[in-house]
Amino acid sequence: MSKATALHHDYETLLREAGVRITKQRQAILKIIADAADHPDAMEIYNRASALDASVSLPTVYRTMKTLEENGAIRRHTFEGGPSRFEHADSEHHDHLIDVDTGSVIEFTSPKIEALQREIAEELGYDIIHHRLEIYGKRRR
Amino acid sequence: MSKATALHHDYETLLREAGVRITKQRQAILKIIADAADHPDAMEIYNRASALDASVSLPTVYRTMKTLEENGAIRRHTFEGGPSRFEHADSEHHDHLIDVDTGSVIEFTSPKIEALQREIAEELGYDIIHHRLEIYGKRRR
DNA sequence: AATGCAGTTGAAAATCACTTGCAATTAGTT
DNA sequence: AACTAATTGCAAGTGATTTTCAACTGCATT
Ligand SMILES: [Mn+2]
Ligand SMILES: [Mn+2]
Ligand SMILES: [Zn+2]
Ligand SMILES: [Zn+2]
Repeated sequence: MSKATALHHDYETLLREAGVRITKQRQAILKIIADAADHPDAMEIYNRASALDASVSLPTVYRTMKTLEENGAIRRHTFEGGPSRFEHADSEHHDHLIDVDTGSVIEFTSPKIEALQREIAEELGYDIIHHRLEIYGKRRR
Repeated sequence: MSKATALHHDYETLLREAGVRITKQRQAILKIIADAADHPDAMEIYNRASALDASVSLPTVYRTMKTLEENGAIRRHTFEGGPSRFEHADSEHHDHLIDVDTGSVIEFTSPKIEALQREIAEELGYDIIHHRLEIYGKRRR
């Protein structure tokens, strides 16, 4: 059993049930998103989706990502310096380490850090809505 | 002895020694930065500096912030959704909690979280260049 | 299967936060 | 005071993303 393999990702049904119409452009974009195992940006999604359906436009990619985000299907990340990058929202929460030389993104989780954040927010009198932890590093050699 | 009071902040000397010319526009901007106890963005710095010297322009604010950043005098933060915000670089490292309702920024430090990040990077075979930890929260009521 | 229409589309223009080109100005050395 | 490279404001340019708008199309309803 592969832990990395994400399940169904039936974004089409999810959106349909949210009253969103499934156009052929959206079908192409949704397929790309469902199959993505990385953190592509809008232009990358546009390029991949264009191969499936040449009628997809960049504004529609942005609109679809926003719709998916509003419906909790995907998460948006804005790593330093670059455009927004997207990933499935149904994966377990994790944070990211970005290789500043290659730009590659490595995921990690730390229950301890998560707990410490809750303690800090608690002490300050806050409830955490969400947080962002990004480590920028260079591969050790 | 107030711990919050930051010291000298002689950005003028710092820049002068870096071979940067001190114009009257820069003097105004540097005074604003030196006196700032918050995390103002470029427009806010422009507004404050304009009150001291009406000849300050927004491009010069941006250029000066970039120069200060390149000389390690200030740090730039890009909190979710907003423009870059700046703060002194000579303060001890800390992370931020942003009140999503008011936009106010609260600073905090967690030696434990810092240590855990080093452990994580270590395990992944990376040296940390820098990191970003932002907690977005709502005041508990 | 045809109709109706609100939701959706692509293309072009707009926006936002910066950044840059350039001619005029000026800080700081000589 | 003269010199000259750094700096300035303004206008134009960028890059990512959003919006406008007229044409098109899902899809619920006949
Ligand atoms: Mn991820
Ligand atoms: Mn701070
Ligand atoms: Zn986390
Ligand atoms: Zn930190």
